[in-house]
Amino acid sequence: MGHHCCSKQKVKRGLWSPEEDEKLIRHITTYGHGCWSSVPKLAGLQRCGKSCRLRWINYLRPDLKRGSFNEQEERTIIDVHRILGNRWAQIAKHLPGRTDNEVKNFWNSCIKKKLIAQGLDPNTHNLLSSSSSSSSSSSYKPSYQQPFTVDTTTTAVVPITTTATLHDQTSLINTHNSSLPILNDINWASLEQQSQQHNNSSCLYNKVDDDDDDDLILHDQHHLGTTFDPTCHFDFQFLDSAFIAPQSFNSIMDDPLAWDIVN
DNA sequence: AATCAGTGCAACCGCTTGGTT
DNA sequence: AAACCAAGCGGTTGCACTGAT
Repeated sequence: MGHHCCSKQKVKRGLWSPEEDEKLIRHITTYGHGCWSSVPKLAGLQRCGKSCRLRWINYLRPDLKRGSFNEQEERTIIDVHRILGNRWAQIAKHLPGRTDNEVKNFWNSCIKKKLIAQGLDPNTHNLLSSSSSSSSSSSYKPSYQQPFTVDTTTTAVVPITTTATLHDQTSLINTHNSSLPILNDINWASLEQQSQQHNNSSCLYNKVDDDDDDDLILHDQHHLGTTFDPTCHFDFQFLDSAFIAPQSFNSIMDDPLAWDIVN
């Protein structure tokens, strides 16, 4: 059973030979890939277009960073995974030069085991059980101990080294965009209450950090998400598309009734 | 030296999404 | 609105490699 895209012709499968790689590189660097289904024929390869695309994206692209993941990359994967789950392509966007396949393999072969060894559920990132968690020698600390921001417009991951208050953290954000609103007047108790009354949209309500209260994760339908702690202690912020635009933030703040409490 | 089990990674498969006709 | 197609995505598989026996 072959791909629908290549069922008519005989195609080679399995590992790519250096000669095939060479042909694909030469073709794409000269002409670009254009329509992938036409690449094999034009490049003189007996592969299907899908296979060529995968080979180029995951292995031959010149901007790929090869080699093992460093500690910062590992931390980023864990932190973003905690918010997004198994959305490998989205996670990989925060790791320049890494592919979704690479991130997925690294997660399945390495990170998952580390988390389990620490007594953490790799799916939920919560403790597997309160009693059996053995102290681990790993250096990884959950992100609430080292907050960061992710700005996908620059694919930069910006560590925040202080445990600033919401007001302080907002000041930090405002250094990126001076028109952003100051947030220290937010009535978190009121937001929480309103959120709990309306189960019709896309707000997640999760525990994020390790103190006694709960944290609020807000998501709009464009995947813009921010996480706040109701005590106004800012812990984590993740943005899928850009830094918070003032209008986006205001629309969330102005319309908490559109939120949904998932958990 | 041979065999076996475990591991990591490249590649495949099937499904979804988005664009076009 | 429906059909078709290409691209993208995540789960899974297969195989090469390595270390233990």
